[in-house]
Order: sequence, then structure tokens, then C-alpha cells
Amino acid sequence: MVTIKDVAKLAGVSIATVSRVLNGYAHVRPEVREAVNKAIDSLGYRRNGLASSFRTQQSNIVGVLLRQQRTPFSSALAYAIETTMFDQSYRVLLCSTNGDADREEAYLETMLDMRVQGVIIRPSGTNARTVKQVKLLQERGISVAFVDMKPKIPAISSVVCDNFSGGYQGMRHLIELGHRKIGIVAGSVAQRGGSQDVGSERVRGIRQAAQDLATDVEIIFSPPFESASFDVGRETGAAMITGNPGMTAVFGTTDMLAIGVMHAAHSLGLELPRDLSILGYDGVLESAVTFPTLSTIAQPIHEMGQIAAMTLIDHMTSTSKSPRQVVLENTLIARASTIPLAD
Amino acid sequence: MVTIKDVAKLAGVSIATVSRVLNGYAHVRPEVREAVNKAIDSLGYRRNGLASSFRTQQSNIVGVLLRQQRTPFSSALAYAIETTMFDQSYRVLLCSTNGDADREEAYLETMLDMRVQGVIIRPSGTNARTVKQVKLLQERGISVAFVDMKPKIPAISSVVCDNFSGGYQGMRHLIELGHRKIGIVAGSVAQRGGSQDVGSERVRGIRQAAQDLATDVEIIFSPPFESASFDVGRETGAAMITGNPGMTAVFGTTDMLAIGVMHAAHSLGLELPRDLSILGYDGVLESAVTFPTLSTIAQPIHEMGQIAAMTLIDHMTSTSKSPRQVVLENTLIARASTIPLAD
DNA sequence: GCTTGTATTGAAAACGTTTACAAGATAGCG
DNA sequence: CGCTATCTTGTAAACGTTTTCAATACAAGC
Repeated sequence: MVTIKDVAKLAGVSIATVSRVLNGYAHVRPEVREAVNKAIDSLGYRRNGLASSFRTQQSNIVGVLLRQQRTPFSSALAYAIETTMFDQSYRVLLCSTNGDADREEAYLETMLDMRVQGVIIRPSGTNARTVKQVKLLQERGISVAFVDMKPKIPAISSVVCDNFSGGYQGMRHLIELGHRKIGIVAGSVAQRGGSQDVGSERVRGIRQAAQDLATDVEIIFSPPFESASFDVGRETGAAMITGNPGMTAVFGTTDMLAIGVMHAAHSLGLELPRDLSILGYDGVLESAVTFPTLSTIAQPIHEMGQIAAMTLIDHMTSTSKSPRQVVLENTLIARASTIPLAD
Repeated sequence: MVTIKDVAKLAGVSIATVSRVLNGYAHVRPEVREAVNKAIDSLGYRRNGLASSFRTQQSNIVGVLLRQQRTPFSSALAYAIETTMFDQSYRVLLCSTNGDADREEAYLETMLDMRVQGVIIRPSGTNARTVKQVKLLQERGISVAFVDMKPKIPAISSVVCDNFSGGYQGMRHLIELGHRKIGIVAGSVAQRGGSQDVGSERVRGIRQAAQDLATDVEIIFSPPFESASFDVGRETGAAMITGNPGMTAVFGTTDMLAIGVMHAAHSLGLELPRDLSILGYDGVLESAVTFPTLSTIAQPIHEMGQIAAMTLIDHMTSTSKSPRQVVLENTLIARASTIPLAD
């Protein structure tokens, strides 16, 4: 393996000078710089990344800690972060914890060991453990940014969507279409209202809209559940439809939930969207391929990832570590699954 | 930061002994080992991963090079690889090239720089560039495994499904249901028949089944296209349906293509599955949530990832580098979208 | 008791880079 | 021309670990 020494010898300079050229420092005579570059090319030298990382005690790697990876939302987010980081010449260590605490801890240790420069976290909830871990990271000088969750700890940057407004918009859409008896399929945490949670925000927005925009709106909540999956959507959807005859619309706080409801409706012989309007949340690719195509409150997922990445990079490179809270807007995509109430 | 020196001092031994304890070597007296471990605990020492990687010139990182990441198939595969690697205490550097050659090259350079121990590649095709890059990796002593593509170069391990058999099974399913005029939606490469490509294999299987199992089967190929997306499926599907009145079934060589066709059928007012049976390929999660649920030839995606990971680990750890070619079976999942031909 | 072998330990080198420091060269200025 | 400031370069230390080598201690065998 050809090292900096070989380059120095061939170019007739010291290794310090080669290093200076490599790192683009000033105070190198142009002709010397030239000679060094020629030597590098002719030897096919590549800097030993391990040595360099070791010496400086930092890698150009950032960790991305996701609680899940297989969901459309997560993988879109991961992709956005990864490509943005790549363009800024950072590399991404992807860590799917799958909700497993041990795994999360092991990954955080790996990140500390590897001296990652920063970490982007989509937390499962702002519990004590997460707080402790984040503190540990920050003590070690590692920048942290949250994505898709506003941190309770004020010292952390975050990128979230305005889920309250999203919920509000969705509800307004349904109310404006004339719906008055509306089912809400939302997870347990959301209904309990742990206020930092994105789901809770959505539900708050839904409640507020119902209160603001019409006096005669009836909201029917699904029984609480833990995971916002297709299967859950189908099961609770079926129960809601059979249990609430006059219900004309359902708002799922996740596209996958809404798609599950859609399925339940199909199975029960309802014709969509005539017999039931269905609204989702997320704007995941899959929402565009259902039948009928799903109206949804779309999140700018790619933008979220991009901004999270750029925010983290800011923190890592600038000396001022003042945290930044970014809030993005969700927008309604009205497709085929929501129609005016027939009177 | 507490180093091995501090531990040595506290335990009253040399750093060599501490290192021996850390790496679990023999020839350390139990009481000394004990003392070192106590010192480690009381100081909260953690090995400096950068220093250790530098010294040994290898990290516990493996690269995973994927041409795309946002597709359900890719992200499921990535997830399987990542979790398997995690359990074996390897970490994954995820690299989505998105088909961009520059990006791919940059990522490969990163991997060389980081001295990754191995690389798993899902290649876009066995072109000259890929071959060159793989050779470069192998020269540097980095193990390589392919996934979802059989390599032309015999020296590389690979994990693929038997796509010929999958195509055959799918076609048999449709023929057994009585269908005789069957549309095939397949990409351009597949139709041209570059034999290593998974799509081509599927088409070969389809052709063979048609020839073996019935004398009167009529196959209608879609016009060739490049990307196997939902949109392409919808467009070509619409054209096929309107252009071929007697056609009673469509086989898409990808679930997303098939879902696109499903959409086209809906838009054209067909009732599914009564008017048209549709069969997909991949067994992606999304195929279970369409309406009607999509019959498909399922790939054991998780298993593919797992086996690819284990195969790579084998190569990295054992001295015998004999390549291994693993072929897995696809299985038909008959759901609601394919029904017997009404006569 | 002497030799030989083995278990245990420490001293020190090495990995390839970055960087603090010093020294030499050059230019600017009076 | 001499002095100072700036530019350019090299020497050498340092980063924290692993690993080679030698040294010591101890036991076994005669």
C-alpha cells in the first residue's frame, strides 16, 4: 500500500508538505503543489482514511437512528438524508432499532466508538432513556438533530411538520365536503395526548377543526392500538364501519391505516368513494396506487430529510451550536377517495 | 478521554496486558484479568474504535451497495442485511447509488478508504464497470457478494432466486386457471434476454411454461420500457387492455407493474378480478394491500438478505474464499386477483 | 541442582496521518 | 545594507492501539 511517505519521497518533499497539499492548506508554493499532485497521481496514492480519522479523532460519518426501516415513510426519509449527506461528502451509518432498546443502545455505542460527527434521530417517543442517550452524545461533542419529533429538551435541533395544522386541514376538507359523522383512526398515544407526539398533534388539530368549523360534527374515535399498520387499519376500520351506520367519512392518521380502512370497506361490500370517503396522512408513494387513489395530508418527507441533514451539518461545521427548530407545512392532496357527501 | 494507559496505570499492569484482556487473549493470570476489568469498569473505559481500526487496518463495517433504496423490495432487502449483520456485530454502510455511476464510484472509494471488510452488491447489470470495480475490491482483499443477480464472474458468491422457475410457476398458475390469452408486462432488457438479468429469467420461464403446458396459449408482450414502476405499469397496462379485447389475464414481472395494470383496469371500468386476472412478482408488502389483493410470485426477500449477509461473513472470517452460489425458490401466493376463467 | 519448556508480563516499535514548532528563505522597508 | 515580517518547508512528536520480542518466573524432569 502506497503511503504519504512514498509520495513525499517521489516528490522530493517532506510528508508534512504532502499532508498540506492533501488538505488544501495555504503556504505551499504552486510548483511544489504541482509536483506533489503529480506524485500522487503517478503512484495512485489514496489517503488512508483510517489513519486520518484516527489522528483527527473524527470520521466523516453520521449516524441515522430510525426505529423502523421497512415502512415507506422511514425509507423515504432515510433516502433523503443519505443522498443529502452524500452530496456534502458525509457518509451514513444506518441504524434500524426496530423499537428494540438493546439494539438502540448497541448502536449508540457503535456511534461513540466510531466517533461519528453527528447523529440524526427519529425517536420513538421522548422517554427518559432517549434523553439520557442524547445527553451522552452531546457531552462527547457529537451534534444531534431530531426529525419528525419536537424534542422536549430545548437544546436539540429538530425538523418536524406542523401536524396540528395537518390534522386541522384534513378535518376541514372533510367538513367542507359536507361530512358530519366522521371516524378517526388514531393510535393510543395520540388519543391520550402526550403532546410532543406527532400523532397527538394531529388529533389535536382534528378536534380543533371540528370545534371551529361546524357545530354538528360527530367524531368517532377508534379504540386505541399500538402500531399504525395496514392490518390494524383493516380491523379497526371494519369494526367502525359496522358499528356506526351513519358514518360517511374516515380519517386515518397514517396512510397505511387509511388503506387498511379502505380494504375493510371493500370487504364489507361498500362502494368507494360513494359510500365512504377516506382520508389518509403522510403522502407516501403507496397512497397514489390504491383504488380509489387516496386523498391524503402529504408530508414533505424528502424535504424533511434534506433539512435535517443540512441542519446537522451546520451544527457540525459551525462553532455556534445554537439549536434550530424547523417546522414544515403539510399539504392536502385531494385525490379520488374523498368526495362531497351526497344528500 | 480515558485511554488504555489510564487503565494500565490503575490496574498496575502494562498496556500490553490491558490489550490482551480487551481482546480476550490467553496467557493472562485470572487475578490480573480481574484487576484490569475492575479498572476498566471504574474508569468507564471504552476502547477507542478509531485507534483500533487504524492499527489493525480494518473496521467492522460492511458496505451495502444498492442501486435504489426507496422501492419496497430494496428497503426490505437492506433491512434484512442490516439486522443480520448487526447480530454478528458488523455495522452497515448503506449506499444507494440510484443508478448514478459517479455516485457508485464515490461510494466504492469511500469503502476502500474506510477499509470495509466486505461488500454486498445488488448490481444494476453485469457491465464492464461493475466487473472492474469488483476486481479492484477483491485485489484489496475485500470480500464481495452479489444479491439478486448471478454474477458472470465465477469468483463471486451470490444469492438469487430461481426466477426462471418463478416465471414458470406464474404462467402455470394462469394456464391452470384456464387463461389462454395472457399479457406479459416486462421491461426491455428482460424481453431482449440478457440472460443473467432476473427479469430475463422470468420471461424465459414464462415462455417455457407456455410451450410446455398448453398448445393454444397466446402471449402478448408489452412494448419494452426501462423502469419497472407503477406509472409504467398503468400506462402499458391501459394500452394492452384496450388493444387486446380477448385478453383475460396479465402477468407483471414486478408487483408495482402489476398494481399499475390493476389501476389501468379500474380506470377503464373493468371489474376485478372478474374481467381480468392479474398476477404480480416479488411478494412485496404492498401487494397484500391492493384491491383485490394481488396474487404474486413471492420472493423470500428477508431470507435473501440474511443468506447474503451470512455468506459474506463466511468469506470474511474463514480463510477459504471459495465462492458459493445460493439459489432460493420463489413461491406462488394465490390471492384474490387471479380467478378461474369464466366460460 | 541444573536444564528445559511453558506461562506470564512488559518494553517498545509500529501503523499513517496531522500538526506544533522551529528554521530557513524571501521580500519589504527604512 | 540591515532589520523585521511573512512565506515556505522540514523535523519530530503525537494520537491509542496492537503486536513482536525479550525477559522473567515457575514448574517439570532428570
